[in-house]
Amino acid sequence: MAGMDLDAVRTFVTAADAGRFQDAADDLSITQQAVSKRIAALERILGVQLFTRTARGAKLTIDGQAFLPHARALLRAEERAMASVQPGSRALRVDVLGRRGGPAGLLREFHRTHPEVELDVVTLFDIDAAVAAIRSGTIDASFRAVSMPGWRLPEDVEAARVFDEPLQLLTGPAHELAAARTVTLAELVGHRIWIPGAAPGTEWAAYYDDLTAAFGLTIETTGPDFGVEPLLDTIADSRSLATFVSEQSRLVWPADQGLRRIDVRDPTPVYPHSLLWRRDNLHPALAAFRDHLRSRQAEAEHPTTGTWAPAWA
Amino acid sequence: MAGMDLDAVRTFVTAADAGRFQDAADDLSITQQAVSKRIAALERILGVQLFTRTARGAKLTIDGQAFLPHARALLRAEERAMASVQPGSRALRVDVLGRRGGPAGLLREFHRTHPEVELDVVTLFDIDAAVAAIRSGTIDASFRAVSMPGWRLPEDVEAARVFDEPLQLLTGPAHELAAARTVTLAELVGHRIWIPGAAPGTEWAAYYDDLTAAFGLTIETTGPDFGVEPLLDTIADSRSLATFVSEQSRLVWPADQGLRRIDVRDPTPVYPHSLLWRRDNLHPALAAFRDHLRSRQAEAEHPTTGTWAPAWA
DNA sequence: CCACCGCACAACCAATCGTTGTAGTCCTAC
DNA sequence: GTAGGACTACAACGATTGGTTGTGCGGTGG
Repeated sequence: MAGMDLDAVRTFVTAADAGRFQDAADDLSITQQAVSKRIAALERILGVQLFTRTARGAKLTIDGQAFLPHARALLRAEERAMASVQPGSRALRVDVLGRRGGPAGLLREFHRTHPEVELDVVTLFDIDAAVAAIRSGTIDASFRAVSMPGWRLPEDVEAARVFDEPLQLLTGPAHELAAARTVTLAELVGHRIWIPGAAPGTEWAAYYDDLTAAFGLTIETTGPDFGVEPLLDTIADSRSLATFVSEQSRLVWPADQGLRRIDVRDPTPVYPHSLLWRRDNLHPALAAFRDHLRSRQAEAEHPTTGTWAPAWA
Repeated sequence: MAGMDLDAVRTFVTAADAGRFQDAADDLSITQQAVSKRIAALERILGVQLFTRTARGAKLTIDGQAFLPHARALLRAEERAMASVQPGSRALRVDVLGRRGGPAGLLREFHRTHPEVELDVVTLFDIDAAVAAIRSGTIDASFRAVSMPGWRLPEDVEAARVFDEPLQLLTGPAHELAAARTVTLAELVGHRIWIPGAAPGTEWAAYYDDLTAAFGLTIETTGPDFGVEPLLDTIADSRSLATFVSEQSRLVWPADQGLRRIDVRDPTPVYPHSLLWRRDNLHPALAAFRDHLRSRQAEAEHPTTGTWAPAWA
């Protein structure tokens, strides 16, 4: 429908720089006639004239001048897109679980303080997929809870605990605990807590299994994961169902749902995020990222008393 | 050479969102086989696999996840490029003389304080071309010195003096005046001042003609305009040749040329920039831009004593 | 185990793209 | 004024691309 041809855009930029179709044709190793055709096609698509053809070459029209920087931006975007999948000299590729949790916030923070570092964010299924991708070099780092009981990290992969993320309870307005400012884990015994999307076998599910066992909670991890919206809808309407969300998660929900975040105490369950990377990964941005995480951790000494994390963490 | 196809990129994004090639094909009104072909071609060009094909649809690979935001950025860039030449709902299009002078600085400043306003910057030949473009609606506003002697603005075009830009003298290290902190216009009598690029008939040339006549200077406007670099080279090597540059111009030159900027006094010649626009232009950004210029002018009361501008300004 | 669902491959056809050859236009020099 | 040079547009042809229909293959679920 739109169908702008990037080769035509490239030809346009080259011709604008050269000032003559023939020179642009030489640059691109095609004939002058092909340049003429490409630019004519681009003009037809855009519906405006880009060049005024004179006997001494081709000069940009006003529309051509206005289009030129956008054309350059388009080609730069193409460059970046190509580079994003080229092995070597590509952006730092980090695996995080979702875009709303604490680790994603750390990534955003790193991006703010180091805007020159190109970042690509991906999400893998579980820690096994993440470790495999790290070992193969497909990704450079991963935020994961490491590890499950009886799980061992391979020799060539290193891990550092970087962030303990407190969990809060999320309830609807009609829930028994909706009015509470804080609740204790003991008070949650017998309540139904729903964690969809924690597929069995993942480290995420292992975390909740451990939490369940340690405090006798009733956590339901069954049911297909239809995304976050239906989950919130269900929570909002339920008197008995609640869910855990991380303190830093930036969920957005309609104001009229009346959802409540409630702090959990004695202890506060925290999710133990570690950064995983391959020992011999020499990506320069990886070192900078680890430095950033270290310094951030040093300045924000979280209290570890009164919190709970799995024994295997 | 590179040759990424935007239709293929669009198909990739659609398929990634849909999760199934068939659904993407329906969205794009092509067949599933065409989607398969386009994505296979894109994967061949990029050299990586973007989807894992399963019996329940197509899921993004890690590379596909990394590529996806870049693909979206590419399509957005295409949108903006298309919009930049579409009449109606397009960016505010302003004509300024070059990217380094004071008016260009005003535009940058406006862009900083109003980042939501899309701006396109073009450069027209002279004030006649600018007025014609303003009347036809091809551009929305123009920074020009208005007007030359005996020149009258059309009824439907309005102008407001927005910025008087002081000129400085630029000399090489070997020039007689190189050591001076300031010079008077009277001291410049007899010196050769070179202003290439001020083509006869332009308001720029008229300004220098007036300056010449008023103070008996020897200004050379002859010679072809080879751009700014050869000019600077010539100035740097000359004992007798100098040129005028605007105070705010952001010329960059090699440090080893040793060029000097020297203030001019008694009086300081200023170039009288006006903003021109069509009275019935309703572009919302135009009003915002004029407001910005007005407020900026109010807060930065430049002294008008001791300066010189042409009588017709 | 079988039926179904979803993607890939093959063959065919149409449209596009790049090439060569040529015509038209503007500028300049004699 | 006219001839020549420089530059782009148009025409015709061949090669390549891209879309369609028809079919095959593999994983999934009952």
